Amino acid sequence: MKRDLDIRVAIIEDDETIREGYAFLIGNTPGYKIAGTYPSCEEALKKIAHDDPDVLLLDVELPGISGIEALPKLKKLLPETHILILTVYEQEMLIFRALGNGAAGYLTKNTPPEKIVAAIHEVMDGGGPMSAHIARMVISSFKRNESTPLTRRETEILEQIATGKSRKRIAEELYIDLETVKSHIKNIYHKLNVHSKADAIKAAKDNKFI
Amino acid sequence: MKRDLDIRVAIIEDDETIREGYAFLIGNTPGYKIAGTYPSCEEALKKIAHDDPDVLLLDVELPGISGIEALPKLKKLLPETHILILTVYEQEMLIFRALGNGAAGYLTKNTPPEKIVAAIHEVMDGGGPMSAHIARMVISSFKRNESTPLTRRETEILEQIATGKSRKRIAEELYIDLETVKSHIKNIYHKLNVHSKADAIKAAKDNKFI
DNA sequence: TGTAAATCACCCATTGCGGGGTAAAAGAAC
DNA sequence: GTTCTTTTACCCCGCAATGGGTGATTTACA
Repeated sequence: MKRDLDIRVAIIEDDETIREGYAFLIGNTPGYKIAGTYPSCEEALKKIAHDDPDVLLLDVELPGISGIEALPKLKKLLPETHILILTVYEQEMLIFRALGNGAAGYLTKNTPPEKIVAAIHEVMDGGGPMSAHIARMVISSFKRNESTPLTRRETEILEQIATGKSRKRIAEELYIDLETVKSHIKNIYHKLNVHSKADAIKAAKDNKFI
Repeated sequence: MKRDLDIRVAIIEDDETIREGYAFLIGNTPGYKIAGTYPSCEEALKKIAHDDPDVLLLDVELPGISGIEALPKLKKLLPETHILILTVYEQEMLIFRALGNGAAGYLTKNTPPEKIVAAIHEVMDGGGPMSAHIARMVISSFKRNESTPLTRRETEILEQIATGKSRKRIAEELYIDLETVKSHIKNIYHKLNVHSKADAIKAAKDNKFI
């Protein structure tokens, strides 16, 4: 083994007080060491590949390139590094964009220091640390709407339509007649008050019917 | 206020030792009380509405009706109850089906007792408790594949196709010519080695290109 | 014994889809 | 400053899919 066993942590955060606070906290915790701290993504992109952290704490609201925008570039520079988002923002859009771009966890800034250290350990251990409220939002995004107006079969067919399959193919795969599929689709359109595939899919997704 | 402030917890679990173990643990923790314990979903569906728990610990592998199958019915009986899945299984399919059916959290059975109690508190507090490995899988499900063969525009157009929109409508919304959209689609099909909308969408979703 | 769900039928006109080839213009990278 | 990629646009062709109208039968559940 070429290097010691400490977990190497880097921080990108524009507020110096916060940045140095975290660095002090983590640097003084046994088993952890600071690999680098940067006030901006521009700075980080220049030096971070050399500093080679195991875990990166990333703020999303930064001057210049935002943390979210920099995520793909950082992931490319550091494919093995676990990136933890650390922010005050809890908008769905930001969360899902961050997770879609490779973030391994999402913490809000009111997280107590010991939980941040625990989250770093957790992500190294194959976990996906999230603040409570974030986790709830993530879980909610999976939840279907139980009061759908669509029947079982209608829901099933609309799901198939949403995969891009033609009515003919859907009929074959469900072992029913093409005319039956057409009937179901007409009923779906009436119930959702739409007149096209695209509008039906949108209405159903917006309402979590599919 | 009609009832005391203790958090009312119910448990559905077929193994008596485990069930009584959890009940003992939770019942003896200040602030918590056991509202009911049931060895099967059939039993629970009969009595649980009367017991009216705040949180329900639900096993997925049960004799008779499985926990997952019973989820929609339980949710209907107890719309306000937070349901926590407690299981040894970590298959993606089970996890996403449970969350889609209204589970508010997902714990594995190797979770230490004090963490189970913490999870009950967390879910009452608006959180979404998950075991570390589960959380990682949930987060991974959002992650895009960064090594896509598709260009930015191609990805954008394939996403639009996946919403069910016609080529004409896509062209209008992106302010480009219909012929341009057709060109992009041809390129997408070549790159993904497919010959239809449905196959392109499937290939792209399977590989997390969209 | 009704009511809802799922099934199948035949009508119509319009639009969309997949595949062939070609190529100019704008950006990014070296 | 030239090369490579990306994005844009145009022509051809024929088959398949879509949206909508109306009506009828069977199955299942309460």
